[in-house]
This record gives sequence, C-alpha cells and structure tokens, in this order.
Amino acid sequence: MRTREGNKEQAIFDAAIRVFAGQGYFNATISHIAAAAGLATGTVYLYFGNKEGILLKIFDRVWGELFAIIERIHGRSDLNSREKFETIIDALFDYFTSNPALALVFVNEQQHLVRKDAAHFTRYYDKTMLLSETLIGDGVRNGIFNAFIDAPVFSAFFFGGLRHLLHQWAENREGFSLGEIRQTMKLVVFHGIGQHKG
Amino acid sequence: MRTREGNKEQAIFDAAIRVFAGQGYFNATISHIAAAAGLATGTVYLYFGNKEGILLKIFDRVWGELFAIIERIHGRSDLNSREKFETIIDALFDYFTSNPALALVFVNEQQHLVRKDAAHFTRYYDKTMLLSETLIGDGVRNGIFNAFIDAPVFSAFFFGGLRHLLHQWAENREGFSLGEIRQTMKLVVFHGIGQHKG
Amino acid sequence: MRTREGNKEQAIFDAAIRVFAGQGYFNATISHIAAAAGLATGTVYLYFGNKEGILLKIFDRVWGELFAIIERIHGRSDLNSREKFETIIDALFDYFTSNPALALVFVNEQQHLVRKDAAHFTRYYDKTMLLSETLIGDGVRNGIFNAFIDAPVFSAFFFGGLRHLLHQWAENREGFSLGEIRQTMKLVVFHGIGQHKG
Amino acid sequence: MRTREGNKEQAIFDAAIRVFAGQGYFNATISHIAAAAGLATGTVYLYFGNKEGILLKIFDRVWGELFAIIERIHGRSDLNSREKFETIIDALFDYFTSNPALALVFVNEQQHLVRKDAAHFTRYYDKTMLLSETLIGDGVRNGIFNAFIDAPVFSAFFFGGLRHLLHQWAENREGFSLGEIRQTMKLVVFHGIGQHKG
DNA sequence: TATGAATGAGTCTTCATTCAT
DNA sequence: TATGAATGAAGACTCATTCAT
Repeated sequence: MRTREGNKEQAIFDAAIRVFAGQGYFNATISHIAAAAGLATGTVYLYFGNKEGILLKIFDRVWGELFAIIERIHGRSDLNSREKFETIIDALFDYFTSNPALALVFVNEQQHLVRKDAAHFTRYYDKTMLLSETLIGDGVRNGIFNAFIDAPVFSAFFFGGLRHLLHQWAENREGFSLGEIRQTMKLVVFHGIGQHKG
Repeated sequence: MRTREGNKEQAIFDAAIRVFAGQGYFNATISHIAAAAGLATGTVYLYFGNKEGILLKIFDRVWGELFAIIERIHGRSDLNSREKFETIIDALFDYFTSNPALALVFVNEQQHLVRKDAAHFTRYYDKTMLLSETLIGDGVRNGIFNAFIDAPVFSAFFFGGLRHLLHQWAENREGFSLGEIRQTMKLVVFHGIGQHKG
Repeated sequence: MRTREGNKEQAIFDAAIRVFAGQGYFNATISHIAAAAGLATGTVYLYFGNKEGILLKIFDRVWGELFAIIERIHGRSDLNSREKFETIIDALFDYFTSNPALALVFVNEQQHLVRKDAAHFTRYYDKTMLLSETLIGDGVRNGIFNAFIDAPVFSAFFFGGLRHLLHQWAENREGFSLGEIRQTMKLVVFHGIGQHKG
Repeated sequence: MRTREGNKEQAIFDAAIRVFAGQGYFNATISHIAAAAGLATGTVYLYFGNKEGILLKIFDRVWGELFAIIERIHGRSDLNSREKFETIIDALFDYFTSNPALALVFVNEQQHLVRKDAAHFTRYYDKTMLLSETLIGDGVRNGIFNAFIDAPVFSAFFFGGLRHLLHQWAENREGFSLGEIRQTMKLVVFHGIGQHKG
C-alpha cells in the first residue's frame, strides 16, 4: 500500500494556519489549503472532517498548550504573583514567536468557533480568566497587587491588550520589537502609566 | 418592519449592524439584511454597491465619529493628559452604550476590511494611535506619565484591552458592569496593578 | 420586479419527470433538470428544497391522485366488486397513458424514498392495499370472488403485475398494446389462465 | 470477518449482496463492501473491474441460475403445463428463500444495469419471457390454458407480480408467509379470483 | 425607485478508482 | 496479491448580484 509518508495531517495543519492567516477562515478554501500542503483536495478529508474541523483542531491545540503553559507557571512556588505575571507574558510571546501565522489565526478567527459552539470555546478562555483572577487574588492577599483592582475586568483588559499586541507584531514584525512589547507590558501592567512621585 | 419615510439607507445600515452583530459578516446574507430592514433584496443595491460596501460604510462612520470624539478631547485645554485619557475612555463607552450591536461589529469584523483594503482601514487606526502617542508624549513632558513607557506599544495595548472589554460587555451585558469597567481601566492604566507603598 | 411568468415550478416538475425517467434518479443532476426546464441551476432551489424534494413531490402528487381515483371507484354503488376492479385497472392506465415518463418514475424510483422515509411512503401504498383487500372481501361476501383467495397476497401480486406491465408499456409503447394489456389483466385476474370446462 | 482461504471473490460477492440489499446500489460504497467482506478497498478491484461489475456479476449469476432452473422445468416431460408453472413458482421461491438479500438486489437494482447495457440485460429477461410464452402456448394447445390469454402480457404480469411478492417477503419476512404466497399465486394464476359456479 | 425572481459562479464534500509499497 | 492512502472529477447547494417589471 501507499504508506503515509511524512506527516500529512501536520502538513495540512500547517498549511491551514498559513492560509487562514493569509486570507482569513472564510476566504480560505479547502482546495487552497490542500495545494498549500502539496496534496489533493480530497486528501484533506482523510485527516479532517471538514473545514471547520481544521480550525477547531488548531484552536484546541493552541488553547490546550497555552493553558498548560499558564497553569504550569501559575503553579510554581518559586515565583511571586508579579513574577508569575511577567513569566506568563514572556511565555506567551515565546510560544508564538516562531509562528506568527499561528498568532494571526489565534487572534483573528476565534469568533467563528465561538458562534458555532460557544460552550466548547469559552471553556478554555474561561479557565484562563479564572487562573488570572486567582493569580490576582493571591497577589492582593500578599500585598503585591492593589486591592482595588476588579480582577475579571483587569484580566479581560489584559487578555485583549496582549492579543492586540500579538496581532500587531504578527502582521508587522519589523514595526514592533518583541523586546519592547514585553517590557512595556510588564511595566504598564505593574506600574500603570502614571508617574508616582517618591 | 415598515421603513420610515425614505430613510431606507439608514434602515439598511441599522439592519446590517444587527445582522452582522448576530451572525457575523460572512454568515450574514444580503437577503437577511434586507428582510431585517423591511425591504426587498434588490433594494439594498440601490443604496450600497455590494455587501462589502455596507460594512465599509459602517466602519467609515464609526471610525470617523470615534476619531472626531477623540480629537475633540485631545484638543481640550481644560484637561491634563491624564484627564484626557479618562475622558476618552468614558466617551468611547458612551458611544457604544446605546448600541451594543455596533460595538460587536466594530470589534469583530474589521479584519475583513483590512484584508481587502489595508490602506483605507489603517488610516483611521493609525491616526488614532498617533493621537494617543501624542497624548502620552505630552503627559510625559508634563511629568504626568512615566517616561519609560513606549507610547506605540502602550497605545496598541490600550486599544486592544479596550476593544476586548467592549466585546465582553456587548456580548454579556449582565455579566459586566460598565461602571466597573471604566473604573478599572482608569485605575489600571494609570496606576497599574502593582501595590506601591507610601 | 421580474414576475413569475409561466409556471416554473411545473416546468421543473415536468423536466424532472423526464430526466428521472430517462436516466434514473441517481444519474440525474440538478443542472440537467434545470437545463431541461430551460432554467438556471439555482432556480430549481427556489421551488424545491433539494433534489430529493423533487422526487418526493412527484410521488406525493402521483400517489395522492392515484389513491383518490381508486377510492372514488371503490365508493361507487353502481358497480359490483368485479366491475370495480376492472374500472380501477382502466383508470390507472388512463392516468399514465398521457405521461409514460411519469409511469417510469413511479415504477422505478420509489425505492429511494422508501429508504429515506419508509413511514411516509408506505402510507399510501398501505392504504391502497387496504382498499384492495376490502374490495376483495366484499366480492367474496357477495359470491363474486373466490373465498380461498388470500387478499393481501393477491393485492400485492396484482400491484406488482400492474406495475411491471406499466413499466414495459412505458419503455416500449410500440411493443405493448394498452388495449391488450387491460383486456388480459382483466381476464387473468378474474378467470385465471386455467381452462374451465363447462 | 476473516476471509476464508482464497475465496475472496465470493466474499466480495456476498458482501456486495448484503450491502446493496441494505442501502441500494447507489448509496453503497466500495469501501463499505470491502469492509463487509473483511478486505481492503483496493482488493475489490483485483476481482472486479469496477462497482458496476459487481452488480453485473450478481445479476449474471442469478439470471443464469434462474434461467437454468426454469429451462430444466420447462423441459420435463413428466409435468403438464400447469404443473410446470406451479413447479416454477416453487423453484423460484426456493431459490431465494435462503438469501432474502439477494432477492432484494434482484428486485431493486436491475434497472441500473438495463440503463447501462440494455442489450445485455434484456437477453435473460427476454429468454425467460419466451420460455413462459412457449409454456403457455403448449398449455393452450393441450386445452389446459385459456386460448384467449395474451401470452406476452400475461408473462410480464406474472413476472411483475412474482417480483413484487418476492420484494414484500424479503423486506418483511414475518408479515408474509411463503406458503401462503405460493399457494395464492398458484390459485390466482390458474383460477383467477372469479367465482365460477358449477 | 422598489421589487424579488432568476442567475450561475464558486465551494464543500464524496467516493470510485489508482498506485506505491 | 493485498493494502489503504491518495487522488481529483463530479455534483449538490448557496448566495451575491442582476434585471425585467
């Protein structure tokens, strides 16, 4: 028989990320993805149930990995709350650094899946938010973070800001320095932009 | 719905916002929009060149108005930089408060237009970012803002955070209190989440 | 607006009968049917939900009309059981005489619908069989029909024979004389092929 | 299912009958048949040229065997015409009794092959009809059958009736008793349903 | 203008068939 | 032979857009 040489599923997966990133989920066609993977159209359906299934798998994998990363950092006892936040920022950027196209898909195409199966997709997001809120709560208790912060609102704000920066960077890697981004985020998140005398 | 006296363009405009917000630009059909406006399918094409044209006009109008608002606040001499930022936050939420559907369209569907005509669409965004950067620069010069802040990065972070909160609020107005959101944003942006003794 | 001129639904209906008769349901394509009706492919979907829907409507209409015909004859008090049977034979052939293609579809394509929705499609058949069985029961009671006949089996046998003759005639109208068919059926059904002396 | 020693062609043959009977020729897939035979998809093509070839072989075999059966009975000198007919009825039911699925395929799927290669497929049918007509001619000559019977029409009627009863029985073996069916067919065919006094 | 029926290009998806192993 | 992964042609169906009224 014709054995599976190489990893075609991975090839489709990668091609889909590139194509979705380049033209968006709705403008992308299966045929285009197949061609980008160097395969025939029908082959895609040997590995994925349908177009949406590809996107689904991308998000499942990314969210799964991101959540694992965050959870691991969250669980570390050698870091205080502030250091955890900073480590998370670094880890997230590290995750996407080698694959800007993936960042674009992650940032741009989630909405479609949420519409189709909100329950499935808010799960990861919700869990992540929860972790963030716990982290803030811990920080407040330890006197590291301000007690006046509304954790859910801050978490959403933080996630949105991070997401947008990721987007800007992925679209225009020359215009944005990753180092600058990480640094600024850490500073802003911790100190705000306000000048505090003393 | 019967259309009010010749205001068909507005009817289509409003219907499109509702439909785009509800199902997303790509899942929305012209016929559905027409029906939501109480008009026949073909009538839509008397007022808009094509489907994309509707989305385009929505964004042109929203960005135009948002930019005008921000510009006006930016120009006020009775406010210092911090107050300007806070006023802008309030103004933006005020703008969308009466029309959450518009917020959803604004937050979710811009990417499509950027893909089609990046030049057109980054113009408004870029101008807004510039204004924000100027504002920060002023604040730094006046000792109100920290000098270590990278203005472009902060502006993008701020925009992203704001956008996401807008999204969360629009999707789930019971779950998020606008007052809480505004308050938290102001605090976080200015003070950060870090606890500063003294 | 472009008003519905002629009866497009009927045109599609008729075209579908011709195409289904000519190549069979599965070999027929919507595009072919549309072309046969002098319309664009998409137009078919303005009048029928999908391909199966066309076949369904054909069968619903034919069965409805056939059943009405049979029921009417069954209800006549001026005919005895034998005359009713003979009148039914005539009426059925009359029904299809002007539309042999319809006969072919009726005879060849029912199986597909039965597979999809047996409940829906055995209803008509079952009702018809019931009518036939009642008719036979009446005839037996009146001493017109033999008491030894198993009504359900005979009814099915009769239906099958009729159906096949319809098929043969529709496929090869020169080879089979309708008059001969009707005459033979009546004789066979009533007298059998056995020679009875005396 | 493990294939028994090299009898793969038969395994495919049998599996195809089951699958065709269950879902119909057009809904059946080669992969499904292969799986039902416990073989790989490609293996099917080592034994059959293509999908249609499987159906073709089924019909060729069945028709060949049925024809042989009928011919043998037809040639017997120890039976008169009536007895031959009755023996044929019994033999046909005997043939399918052990394989209802085969009956369903035989009854439901012939039309497809006729469309593809009418010449090939009417041959068997025509030969069988001819035999039937000869048998009737003999009976008439011997005073056993009525002279007024149109032999071709009767033969077709008989074939159709038989086919349909076979179908009903194969689909619903509990509902129809084979004994009842045979008995009724013999009676109806010979005596008709009419009550003959004296 | 307004209508909504008609169009047909464009896509997803299936599956008979091929082919490298 | 046997396998089952790979192919790609074919077809159902959708929907933005057009157009006759």
